[in-house]
Amino acid sequence: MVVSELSEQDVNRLFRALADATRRDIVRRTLVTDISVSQLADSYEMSFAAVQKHIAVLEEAHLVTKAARGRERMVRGNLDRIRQAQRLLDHFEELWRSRIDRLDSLLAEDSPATPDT
Amino acid sequence: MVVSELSEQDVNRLFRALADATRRDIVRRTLVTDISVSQLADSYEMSFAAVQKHIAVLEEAHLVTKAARGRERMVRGNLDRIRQAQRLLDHFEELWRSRIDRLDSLLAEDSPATPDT
DNA sequence: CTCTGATACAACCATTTGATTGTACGATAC
DNA sequence: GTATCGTACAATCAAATGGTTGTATCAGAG
Repeated sequence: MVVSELSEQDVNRLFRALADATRRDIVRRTLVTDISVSQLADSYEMSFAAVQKHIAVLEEAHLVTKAARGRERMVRGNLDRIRQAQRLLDHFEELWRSRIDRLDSLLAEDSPATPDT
Repeated sequence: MVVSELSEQDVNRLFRALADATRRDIVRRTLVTDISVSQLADSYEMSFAAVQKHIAVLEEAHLVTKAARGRERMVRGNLDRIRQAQRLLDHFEELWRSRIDRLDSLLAEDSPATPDT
């Protein structure tokens, strides 16, 4: 399994790519079925080039990949990146839990497991 | 339980707020311990006002809350929003699974459970 | 070969973002 | 009361974002 830590830049690009409704919609649709760039472009109330740019942003964030098929480029959603995003959020949850743990140990004893603060 | 659907705008703000390393760090730290605005500001290589703005972005995304304590404002991370973000990502995963399901039924029978497409 | 459909990409523009400095104000210390 | 600490907020600015149109390229149809 490729663990490959994401750089801060990568994480920035990942969340930023998700911070747009059109891009989220593209990800959803391409997770279900491969769709060509022009098919996607037809779906939105903006120019072809604008949709192309959104796809480019998603590609840089590795949320989608493109593969040539004839003269078309088929766009495919990449679930792995979604999962990496989930793992990032999981880490926040763990941090929060540590707060609770420390509170618990404070309540449990008078000299808890806080070594050398 | 408060389900309260997030609007597209809310989701945009949520992911955008997470798309910055300084802001992610603030969320992490304030999930573990309440910290004042000035304490946070001391930690980063930027002006007080810049940190204040980052906190404002996080507040608008409801990723942190502020509470007055004397003349300080204590910042506290809000795990619920993190969890809402996770749920949003879960939904992507479910969509992806539907693709697999459809593939499976295609492989299983010749006239599968695709009713009236 | 020529026409056309699908894509790529450059140039441009308005708006937003991320940072700065400076000013004002409320709460606490003295 | 006065000084000062912590915060808020306005004005400003460079860079990034999100959109546009126009031009070029590339693969397949006729």
